[in-house]
Amino acid sequence: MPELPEVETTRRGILPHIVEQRVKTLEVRQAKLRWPVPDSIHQVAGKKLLDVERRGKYLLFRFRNGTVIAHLGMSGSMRITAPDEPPGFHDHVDMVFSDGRRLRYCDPRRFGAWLWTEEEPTDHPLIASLGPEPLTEAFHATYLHGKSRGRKSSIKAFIMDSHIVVGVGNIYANEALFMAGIHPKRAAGKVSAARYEKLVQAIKQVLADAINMGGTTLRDFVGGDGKPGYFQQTLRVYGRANRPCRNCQTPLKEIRLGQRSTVFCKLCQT
DNA sequence: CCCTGAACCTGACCGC
DNA sequence: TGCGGTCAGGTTCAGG
Repeated sequence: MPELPEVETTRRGILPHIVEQRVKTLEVRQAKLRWPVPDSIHQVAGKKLLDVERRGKYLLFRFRNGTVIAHLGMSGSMRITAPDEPPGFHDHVDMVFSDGRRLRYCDPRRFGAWLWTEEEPTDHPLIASLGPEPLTEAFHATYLHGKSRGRKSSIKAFIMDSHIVVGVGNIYANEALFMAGIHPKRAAGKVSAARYEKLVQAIKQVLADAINMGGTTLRDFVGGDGKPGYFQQTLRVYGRANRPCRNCQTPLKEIRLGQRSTVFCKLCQT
């Protein structure tokens, strides 16, 4: 259920339980994920987990001589389980630590991934071509405006392209465009520098707020149900088709853009 | 290089 | 109750 805030929430939730712990084994009950889980991944056995990092929506489990690159896809989640808790039908992978605790990966749709690389993850093909992190200073209006020149695709598809900027999924693309007052179908190349300024601020704010909210649901994350945090926050447009715009009361419109549900206010967004 | 649509999968929900 | 269609938080890949 991951947008970037969920992935970051997951990272923060699992990290303190497993960092510095030694991996006993990796149990793969279902290897058919986005890509087949490679046999080489079993090299983690016996290694100490040094850190869990995040790049975009990828989670990077760092070991001395390699990295597990994991992705939650559309429906993936991770939690820490007790040694004796039996896996459910969609619990495809366990990273088992020497103290018996397990990092358990559940992913009904299997769009996620578990990969192993011995190169620096920044050099891995999936990671190397990614755009900047939205919550860093590397992501700013000048950058986005520059990248957009000459682009005819919609602004929504543009900001959801991980090669432009990582971590802006469908929900937050809708939200950020509403906050910035930009019509989702507008050509990316025709958005002014001033509006990119607003858009960048909106993206940063909506993601940062969601991470903070995720943090509140995170408190019982380990033992809890792993319910996504963003349904508990007040979304401005996503999931609110035909309901009144929070600015002007006009019923929000829903269209399909790149096979994705797109909700906006036809008066407030131009 | 840029853009669009298909593909990967399961489960929930809706209307008949 | 069952069946078919639609939709869901992502991302790569093929093809124009």
